[in-house]
Amino acid sequence: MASFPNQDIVIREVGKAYDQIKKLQALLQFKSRKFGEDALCMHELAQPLFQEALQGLNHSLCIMKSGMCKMEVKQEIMATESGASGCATLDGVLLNDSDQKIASKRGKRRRTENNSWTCTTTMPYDDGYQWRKYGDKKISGTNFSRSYFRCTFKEEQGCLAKKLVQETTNKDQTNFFHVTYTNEHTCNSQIPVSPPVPVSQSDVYEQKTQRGNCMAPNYLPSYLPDNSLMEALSSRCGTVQRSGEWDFETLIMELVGFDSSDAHLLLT
DNA sequence: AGCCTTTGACCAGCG
DNA sequence: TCGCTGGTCAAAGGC
Repeated sequence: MASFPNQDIVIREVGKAYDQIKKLQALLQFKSRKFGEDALCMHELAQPLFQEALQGLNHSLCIMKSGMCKMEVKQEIMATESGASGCATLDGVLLNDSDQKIASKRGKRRRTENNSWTCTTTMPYDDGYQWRKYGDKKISGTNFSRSYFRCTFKEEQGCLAKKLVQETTNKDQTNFFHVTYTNEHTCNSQIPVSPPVPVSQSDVYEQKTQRGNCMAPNYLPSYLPDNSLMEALSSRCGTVQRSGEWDFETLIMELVGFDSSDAHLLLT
C-alpha cells in the first residue's frame, strides 16, 4: 500500500468527514418525516455538519496532493491555469518559489511571496482564523472581484498571514474559489479546522494541536447552531446541556432516530 | 467605542 | 517612458 507524508492525518480527516456526511445523509432523509415545518431548523443544524465534512475532505486532499512529486504538482498548476480543470469539486495545490516564478511569467502576479500556497474549493469556508478584509479588486478578464484579507492580529501580534480569495468559473460554468494563503500565522489565534497546509507546515499544525494553545481539530462541529435553535430542538428530544454545553452528538442521534454509524443499513 | 467592510486613491511591477 | 493592472492604504460609514 502506498504511503505519503501525513498519512495518519489524512486517514483521520477522511474518517471524520465520512461520519459527518453519514449523519448529514440521515438528517436530510428523515427531517421531513419527523419534523415537517421544522425543516428549516433542521437545515441550520445540518449546515455545520456539511461544512465540517467539506473542510475535512479539503484538508485531506491538500495533504495528499502536497505529497505528490514536484512534476505532478506543476502539471496540475498548468492544467488549472489553462482552464482544463477537472477540479470542479475540491482541489488543492502547493506553490513553492519556483512554481511562483512560473506563475509570474505566465500570469499577472508581480510580487513573489516566499511562503504561499493555494487551495481551490467549491465553497468558501471558515478556516478557523480571524481575517480582516483590507481590499477588493475587480480583476480584468473575469466577472468576479478578488478579495484581500490579512490576519486580524497583524497589529497586536505582528502576524503577517494573508489570504486572497478569487472566485472564478471553470469550463462547466461551475463557480469555485481559489484561496491563496501567504505566510504562516504567528499569532495565537485559533488553529484552522482544516487548513490547506503544505508539507513543510503540517508538522507545525500537529505541534500546535498537541500544545493545546489553540483549539485542537475536533470531531464535533467547530461552530454550533445558536442557542435558541438548540433549545427549540432539544425541547422536542429531551436533550439537555451538559456542563453548560450542548450534547450535539446525542441531539443528532435523537433527531434522526438512530446512531449515524447505522445509517447505511437503513438508507441503502 | 471598537471592529468590521467598502471603496476610491495611490503605489509599484511589468510589457 | 507610459499605460495597464494587481496589491495595499486609509477614510468613511455600518454594525
